[in-house]
Amino acid sequence: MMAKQAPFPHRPARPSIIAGQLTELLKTLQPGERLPGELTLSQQFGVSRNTVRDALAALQHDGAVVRQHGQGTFKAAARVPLHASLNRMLPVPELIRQSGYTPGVQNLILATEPADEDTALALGIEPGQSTRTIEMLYMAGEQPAVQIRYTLSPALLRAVPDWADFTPQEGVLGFIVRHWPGAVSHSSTQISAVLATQEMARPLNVAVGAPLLRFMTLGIGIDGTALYRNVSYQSGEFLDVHILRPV
Amino acid sequence: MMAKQAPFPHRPARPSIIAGQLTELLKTLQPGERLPGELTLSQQFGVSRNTVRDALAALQHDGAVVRQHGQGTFKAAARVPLHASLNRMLPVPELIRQSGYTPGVQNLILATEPADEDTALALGIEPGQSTRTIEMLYMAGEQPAVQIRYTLSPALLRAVPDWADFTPQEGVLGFIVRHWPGAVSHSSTQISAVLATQEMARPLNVAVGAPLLRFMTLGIGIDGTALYRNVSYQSGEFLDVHILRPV
DNA sequence: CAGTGGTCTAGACCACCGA
DNA sequence: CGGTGGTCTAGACCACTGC
Repeated sequence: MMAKQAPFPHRPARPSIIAGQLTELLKTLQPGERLPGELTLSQQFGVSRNTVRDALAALQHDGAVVRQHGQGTFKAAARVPLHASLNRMLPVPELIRQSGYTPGVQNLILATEPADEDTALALGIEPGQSTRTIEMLYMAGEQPAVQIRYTLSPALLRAVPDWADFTPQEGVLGFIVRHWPGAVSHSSTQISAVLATQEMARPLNVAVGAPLLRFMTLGIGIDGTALYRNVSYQSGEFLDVHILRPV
Repeated sequence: MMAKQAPFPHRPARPSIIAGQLTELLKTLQPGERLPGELTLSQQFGVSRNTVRDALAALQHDGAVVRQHGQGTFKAAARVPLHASLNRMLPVPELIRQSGYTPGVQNLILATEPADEDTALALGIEPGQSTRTIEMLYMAGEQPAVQIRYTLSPALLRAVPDWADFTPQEGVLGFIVRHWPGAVSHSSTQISAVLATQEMARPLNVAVGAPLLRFMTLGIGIDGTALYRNVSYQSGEFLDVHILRPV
């Protein structure tokens, strides 16, 4: 016991600090090499074993280390390259950045429209209720990467009514998080494949009839209600989208 | 202190037991209704607050409850329906079952082939090394759902040499986990959209040129090496694949 | 057997919320 | 202010591994 806290309040959570330091340590190790034991690490960093374990669990989660019961923790043999990961919600520009491209935007369209039946069902509102739509084309460098169309729920518009200073560069998710921190909980994305129609083909610079990835995402608020829906199309050529998942 | 353990060793981890009991409790609540506080729950279940928190975190993770700092834990307003979720690694038949269909198999082909350059690179082996391939067509009820082709690494074949009692019904992942528990750590899946070629179109019962989802998955072992690779094609019509992800 | 990671506990302090 | 969830600690016991 005697749970003395650190002299300063811990803004960046302790485990993530430790994880950072462990990442540095990992750079000095060969793949397959063993790390010090949890007890040793906890003494070295001056934190409890639980905190070290949290840090190691995070590193294990994204494949940086490998842990085996009676043996130890080892630097992973081959780290899976995580280009654009679907494991966490990320604003689209951030996704493009993680893929190694410079994000850009074209054809931004904002409008206020009544919800059609499909959207209303997804958002849990009445058809015809007024919604804000945002449509844009994200670029990866010079190349069009993602065509995306958001529909914002009335609830979201009530909470964040002023979209005057919205910039596509931070993305819709980024904007919401900045104006209403803690509002978004998670998202549910459905994936499908479609053929490019004329109106998608032009902006995305692909042939009509080319195969496109379609993502239909529902943004869920902390109270469990739908905050927004978006439908995006991409050729997949520029965003190499990955999912990393545990057994 | 005084960390008295339960009278019996805890095979199913305590938090998951608690999570199950909490799920029962949730059924008696209305959406939005508050759960008892963590302290109360920990006393009720006779476990520590940390254990209750682990259970609640799990429920929160799949969207069953919503937690707000100074306020409490609430039953989620609308639970996201999780058909076939890509959040964890699952054998394909299990995925089909979760979508509400009865899984079946057709056209099982096993062969031993030298690795082509592409596969060798993915598996981290030399081109031409001998690999086992498994190719099959999974059915969702009467309808063809997923065409999938596995390539097993030599390392996996050394560890699990006997595939005589492999049944497609349990899936390749299921078979590996049964024969070599703890061997698989996670997987990395890359998603793309393609047009059905003649050879895919026939078994999947779609038109040539129809849009198909293509999943390229690399199975990673606990030591970080690649255990298998698979490429699967599906029309997406029968497997409504979802990803749930946190902010 | 000693050392490792895996699990759980009891308790402390913190930050946040509503009355 | 009291109650809530969020964080971290110190320490116990367990299960697994290799010597």
